Amino acid sequence: MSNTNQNPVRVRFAPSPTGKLHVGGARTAIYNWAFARANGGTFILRIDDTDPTRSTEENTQVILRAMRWLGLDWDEGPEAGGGCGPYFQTERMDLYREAAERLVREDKAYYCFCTPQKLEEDRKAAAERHDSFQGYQRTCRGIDPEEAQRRAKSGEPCTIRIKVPDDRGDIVVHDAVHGDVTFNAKELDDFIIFRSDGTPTYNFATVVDDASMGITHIIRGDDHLSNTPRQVVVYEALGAPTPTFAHISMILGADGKKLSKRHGATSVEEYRDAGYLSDAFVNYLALLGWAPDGETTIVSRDRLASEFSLDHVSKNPAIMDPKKLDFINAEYLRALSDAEFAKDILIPELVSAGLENEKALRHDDTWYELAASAFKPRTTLSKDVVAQARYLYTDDDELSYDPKAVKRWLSKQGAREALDAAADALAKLGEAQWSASAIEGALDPLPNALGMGKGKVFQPVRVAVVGSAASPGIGETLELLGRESSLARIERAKSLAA
RNA sequence: GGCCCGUUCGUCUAGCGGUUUAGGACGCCGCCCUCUCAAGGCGGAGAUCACCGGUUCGAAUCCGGUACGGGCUACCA
Repeated sequence: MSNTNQNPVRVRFAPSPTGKLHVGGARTAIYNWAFARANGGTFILRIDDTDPTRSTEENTQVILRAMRWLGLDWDEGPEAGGGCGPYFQTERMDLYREAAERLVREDKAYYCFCTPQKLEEDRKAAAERHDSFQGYQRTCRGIDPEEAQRRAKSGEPCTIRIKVPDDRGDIVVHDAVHGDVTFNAKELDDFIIFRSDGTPTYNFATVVDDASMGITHIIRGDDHLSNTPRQVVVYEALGAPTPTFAHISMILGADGKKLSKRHGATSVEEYRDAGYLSDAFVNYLALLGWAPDGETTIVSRDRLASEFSLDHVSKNPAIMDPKKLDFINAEYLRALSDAEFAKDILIPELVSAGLENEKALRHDDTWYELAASAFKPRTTLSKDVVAQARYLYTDDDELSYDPKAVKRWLSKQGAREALDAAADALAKLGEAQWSASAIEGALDPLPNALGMGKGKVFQPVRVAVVGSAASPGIGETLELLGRESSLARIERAKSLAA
């Protein structure tokens, strides 16, 4: 759907700091950001912290950190400033109060003195008589404005309710992903816009902010779709133009239920900590509900920022598939050059695993790049390199052997012979000649010479040196380990060989 | 109860009335490569397009209903 607004695009992501940024919110943020970038618009971050009991400063910080990790830079908002601030709802209370009072003055809203008990009774009664309308009965709509004003001033507890115009008829929400969605205004009740404690409700504060910030497109979760006609009523009461909406579906867990802790990681930082790359994570989430075509699996941040559009956003809820996320992450890892992989992935992981000291690395760049090229195609998550590199950081006499590998390769007939021959051949290579290609050159003739299959020769050597039956090519595996350790380990393994 | 939304391979999706024997990706299976494990290459299985009716010469595509799932209906957001 095209932008029906003539104004420059302004979108916002407005999380409530009542918890961490979860994957659904992250995708909403990505879509807002991408839509702004693709349209040369402005991306605003606003913190909707009107619920004082659940909002925390810490959560706000977590959200900002997650946004930065995702690489979603905002043009206006906390720390960025901007002409429509402040960007925390708690700092905009005066605006809401003024707006609400103005609506009361203009007869578009009114004071309601009904107690929660009375409202509850009305609701029950409506349910019992199977009334199709079970909302507010508009009890206080008829109170004389002056009297209401007086009672409110005198301190009588009251809320402020919006007056849904009797003759409003159908409210059509223009939604970029769902098309036009029609609601009948008669089904809306005169909902509360201001609580008795003097704070605004969500449906009011949001609209006041979105209107005053000039938001042109509201991209948010589709749990808000049903609330949208209420918000339209507020826009109209305020005399503000209604923006275009885009309600995006939810992200669900593998069982098709709402994503929760049961499903494993739900917050952005859990994925960050698990070792996912920001680019890969954004790529995966972006394509979970948006498809530029039927083919694309890998989509860069730049492409998102130039091509994203609302008309390829899907309407149905998406189930999070960790396997595909893993695949995409591995793709991004493989796309790194050896030097980048060494510097950004390998070394930091080794450092955080305590195997290397970043101030005093044990090897030179060439070595790390060789390790990078060996491990890269075998790495799904960054931290996978640690397990692969472990044999390189173990003392020769402390290397532990996988019992299965020993049984399969070392205690077999001929293993001892293979180790002897390999040791002899390798010993002939000097320190200076110790390279993957030279090692392979030395080892290659052995199977023929011994009359054994290649596996029978190479696998015992591999197990002797690595401790397990899987590793990169034998040449690289040995080159990385170094001549001295390689020979020592082969020697040591002879005692295990048949 | 009322209102609203959704429903294409296990999963994410392409599809906007004929070019569809419904395409791609992940996952799964097989083969190739190969010293192992990956990566890579090639191939395969996998969807009566939720169901039922209608419109049409022709429907996954348009319309109606049903079922199932979800949301809203709060002095939560």
